[in-house]
Amino acid sequence: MIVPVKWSHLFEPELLQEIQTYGIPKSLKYGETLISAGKTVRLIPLVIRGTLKVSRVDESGRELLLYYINANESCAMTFTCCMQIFPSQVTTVAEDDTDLIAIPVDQMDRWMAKYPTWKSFVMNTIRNRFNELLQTIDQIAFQKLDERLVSYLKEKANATGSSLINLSHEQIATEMASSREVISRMLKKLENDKKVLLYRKQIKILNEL
DNA sequence: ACATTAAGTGATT
DNA sequence: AATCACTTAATGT
Repeated sequence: MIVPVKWSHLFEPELLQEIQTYGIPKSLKYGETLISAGKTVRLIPLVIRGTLKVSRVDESGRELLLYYINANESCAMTFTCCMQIFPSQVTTVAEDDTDLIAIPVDQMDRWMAKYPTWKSFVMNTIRNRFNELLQTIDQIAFQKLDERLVSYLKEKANATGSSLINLSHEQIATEMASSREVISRMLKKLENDKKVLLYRKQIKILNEL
């Protein structure tokens, strides 16, 4: 298994060695589920390549996007749940083809005490996620849906590095916990304002957005 | 050509 | 802003 060179700046050599020996390499294809809500988590994902999407899902299957986990990041939710073997409150799905190293809980428990770099890595990812979550709460509480949609589109374009977004109105609606018709209408309005171009399962973002 | 799925629309709450 | 019922348009077989 190959631990990315980048990580040598993050962790000390002995810890890198331990990651090598205890970590379980895993690859997910686009759309595959890593953890679904209600399941107990025993592994911590360290993402090497790709993106994981973390979202809340309620009983009836409605969804709300919480945040993404990118390369060289890990999952804050997992830390908090798995330390005491609590069931996951979120679902995480591969947003791209993704490679990761899964760390067994008992190892990571031990590392917390042994390696300062590990501890601060964990603390940092929790802090970062917490801040991101506050942002999305702000959005939901204080922004109107049309403003949220615009930020959503911008974020998507940013994440993919392309102004062409390959999503159906339906997919957008479920990620934003809204309904397809509402999203369609708002997109239509954006198109009339020359902010986007609409195609089937594709949205082109124009500079004016 | 036909069936299926995505998107558009008006009315109702 | 959500839901329903329906239409229209694009895409797959």
